Amino acid sequence: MQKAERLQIIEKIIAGEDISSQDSLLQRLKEEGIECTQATLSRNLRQLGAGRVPDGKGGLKYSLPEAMKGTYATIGTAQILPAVIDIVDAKGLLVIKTLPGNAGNTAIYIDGANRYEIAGTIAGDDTILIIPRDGVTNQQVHTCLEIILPGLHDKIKIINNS
Amino acid sequence: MQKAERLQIIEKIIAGEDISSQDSLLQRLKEEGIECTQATLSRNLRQLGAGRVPDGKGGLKYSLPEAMKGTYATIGTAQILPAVIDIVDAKGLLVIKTLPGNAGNTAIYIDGANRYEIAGTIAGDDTILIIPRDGVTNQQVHTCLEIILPGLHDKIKIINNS
DNA sequence: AAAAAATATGCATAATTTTGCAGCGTAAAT
DNA sequence: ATTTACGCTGCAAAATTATGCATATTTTTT
Repeated sequence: MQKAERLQIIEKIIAGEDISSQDSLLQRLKEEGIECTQATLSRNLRQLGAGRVPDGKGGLKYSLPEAMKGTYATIGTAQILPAVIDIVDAKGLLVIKTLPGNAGNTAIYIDGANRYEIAGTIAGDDTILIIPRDGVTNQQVHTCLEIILPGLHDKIKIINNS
Repeated sequence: MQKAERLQIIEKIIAGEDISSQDSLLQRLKEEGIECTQATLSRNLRQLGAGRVPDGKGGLKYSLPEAMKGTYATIGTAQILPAVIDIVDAKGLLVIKTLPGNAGNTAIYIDGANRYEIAGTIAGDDTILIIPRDGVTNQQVHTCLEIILPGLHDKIKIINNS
């Protein structure tokens, strides 16, 4: 199961480069050490919400939905980030501590990102439980959280039990 | 020359409906009285910047770039709209009068829409000259301006020489 | 007004993407 | 331990889109 990793790398590549076809993406992935077929890419790209759009130079390129490109990340981040106190890995799950009363909003925000890596969240008053999808490593969830809330890991101290 | 009209109708259709393929768009255009081939649609869609992206329901649909979808229209409209005083058709061109000092901003805003119908604009202090592309009717430019600045034509009185 | 140039379009075909299906591996249930 | 269920993947075919080329249409030049 390397799907989660593949999705993250695909996301990184098409966010940073102009990829004009699934075949060329296939090539780039090979350079990153990921192998799969073009058919799989077709399915993965749909899952990421990525589409093939004009690149403004007469050609085409793959592009992530606005929601994932930072527009999303910059809208509510300012209110969410300060409420997060710390993140603890526990039993393959992650527990996020927030300021009192902020767990709900923060969880909604995380849910809104619709990340593949996260199976679901449960929020109390100041605590959020993040349940990673099977086969997803904690490291991948951390990467994913950093994507949802840029600056998160720089700002807070991560207590790691593992 | 019905390209300008076709582009506008394509834009209207894919903005309002979920169109999943060029063939079905071809069909819808026929219903609107426009005939062309799939090859032409492929080229026109690229010109509009429209791409085929996941629709969130497991399927695909054509989608306009953010800049054209109203996100754009709603961001700066509030500041631009009030500055427009009137619009006059003259010699196949359009002249927009604004409050003193506002022509520049308004023109930049209009240019930013990158509309096919508009070849270019020239702005003074309180006057903007809009030069329609050849083959585009004044009516089409008005439609286009209404798309860029929703509410424009409701708000101001249009003085029409034609 | 005729010729030349530029733009737009259709046709046929190439290129690319999507999908049905079968096989695999993992996890849950019996 | 065997069976059942479920998600992921590759393969090959089907569907869809992009493009080269020739032609038609419009615009500009002469």
